[in-house]
Amino acid sequence: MDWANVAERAGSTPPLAVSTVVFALRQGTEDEPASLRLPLVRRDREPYRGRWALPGGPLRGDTSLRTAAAAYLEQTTGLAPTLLEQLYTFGGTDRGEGARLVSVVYWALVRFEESDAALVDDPGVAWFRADSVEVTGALAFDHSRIVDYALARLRAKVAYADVAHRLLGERFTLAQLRGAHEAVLGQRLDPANFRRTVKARGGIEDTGEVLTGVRNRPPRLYTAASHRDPSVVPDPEGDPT
Amino acid sequence: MDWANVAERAGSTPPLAVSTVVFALRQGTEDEPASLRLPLVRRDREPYRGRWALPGGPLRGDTSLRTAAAAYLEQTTGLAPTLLEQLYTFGGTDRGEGARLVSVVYWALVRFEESDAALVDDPGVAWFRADSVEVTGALAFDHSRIVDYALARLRAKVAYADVAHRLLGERFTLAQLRGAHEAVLGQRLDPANFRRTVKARGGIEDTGEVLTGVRNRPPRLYTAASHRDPSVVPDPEGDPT
DNA sequence: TCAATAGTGTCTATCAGACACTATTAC
DNA sequence: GTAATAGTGTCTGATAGACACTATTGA
Repeated sequence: MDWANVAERAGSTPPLAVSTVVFALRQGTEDEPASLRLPLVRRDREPYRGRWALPGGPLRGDTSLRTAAAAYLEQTTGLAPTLLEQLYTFGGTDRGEGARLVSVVYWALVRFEESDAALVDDPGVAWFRADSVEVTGALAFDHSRIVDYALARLRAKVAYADVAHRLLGERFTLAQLRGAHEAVLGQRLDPANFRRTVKARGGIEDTGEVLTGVRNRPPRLYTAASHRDPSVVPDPEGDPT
Repeated sequence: MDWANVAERAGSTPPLAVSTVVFALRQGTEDEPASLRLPLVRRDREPYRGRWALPGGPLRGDTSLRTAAAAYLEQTTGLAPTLLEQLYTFGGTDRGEGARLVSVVYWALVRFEESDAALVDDPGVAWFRADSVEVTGALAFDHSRIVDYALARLRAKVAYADVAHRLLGERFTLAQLRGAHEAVLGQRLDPANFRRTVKARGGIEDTGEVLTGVRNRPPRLYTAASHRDPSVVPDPEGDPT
């Protein structure tokens, strides 16, 4: 009701940070399927010194939330996100030791494999399986819970929106796209049914090319079609790409 | 990466405010159907003095975001929300005149009709149709866009989750529940199909009672069933009710 | 030839929309 | 009785899962 003088009270407002849950696809081997990974940063200060945490930091100056999230992401992984959406803002009073903090958290998808060279070489950064972050020892603050929530949201979204291709390169086979879905969902999908549903959704286009050099029938290569899905409510401050 | 000293930099972080888009159901008359309404507050300070704005204000001290949203809601409407979820955090650098501001916005459903007496008597508060806020003259800041986004999210959610009953009282008929859905969606629904789908979802329970005094066959009264829908990802900091 | 994956076709159960039909009240 | 809404039943078209089947490559 009375918030006109918000600016003057800046000092009385809790500090604000931006973090990002970054998902990437780790290529599968012959035996094990592809898996979803995420980068964490080792904290070198108190509180939670030495524990793994989400990449992020304070929101400075006059940068937008989204820009800040992308900047911290680039700093720690050297990658530009192919998808960056706001996840949730955590502002509880019991988020862990240390001062009161409000965190605006984003989630991102990046392309991993083809640009290993771009990854920063920093012993303070490591990649972990997204489906078992708690196994790696407790994360700093409430970050374990945040990762779980991000994964739940990603799993829900992958079921109705065309986002999985953003874990892959420009051109991809349907098997690769299915592998991405399987890695996100953590379960096998029927190849025939997957093909049918994903083609019916209209999110992919046949390039006419095929992938050669495999020891079986060469699969077709597809691209993501630029189409607006009316059933998806877009991120209001998201990049309109 | 380096966010350990967020607390010490508190002063460098933009101010933080909490606002809420509150939805209520305005009972329909014989001619026109029920409609979705929301309360707005007239600003009495610059910037945007005299314009209508969402109820809200700065986030003070050590209250959680959710608690702050509920408090501002109660101040302006005198009502307690039956549903309160986080909507989005707006932190762009071009949100309107005045200083830089980050707004964590919630959306809420309240019960309107039965407690008219509880509504605050303040000329600075008025209720508007949710589907045509822009008609009422431009709102302050980017609040028109926020209302549009909240309505889009509510419409999406009402299609797959049992939330519409939170606009009604403890007991309700299927026609009332359908009227709530129709008010949210802005379109008519087939009574027979609505009955079938909503009963199949399992979100309602037959109380065994009927509503008498109507000039037709008396309808049964239902209550919201307390059941967890596994297809809905819950608000991570939401009230576990 | 065989192994392996790509890709097609089909059956079935489920579900949403359309809509005809019956039931029960006030008047 | 009539008007009006409550509530049931049924048909149809779209869709997802299960799975049999054909196609095309490397070795």
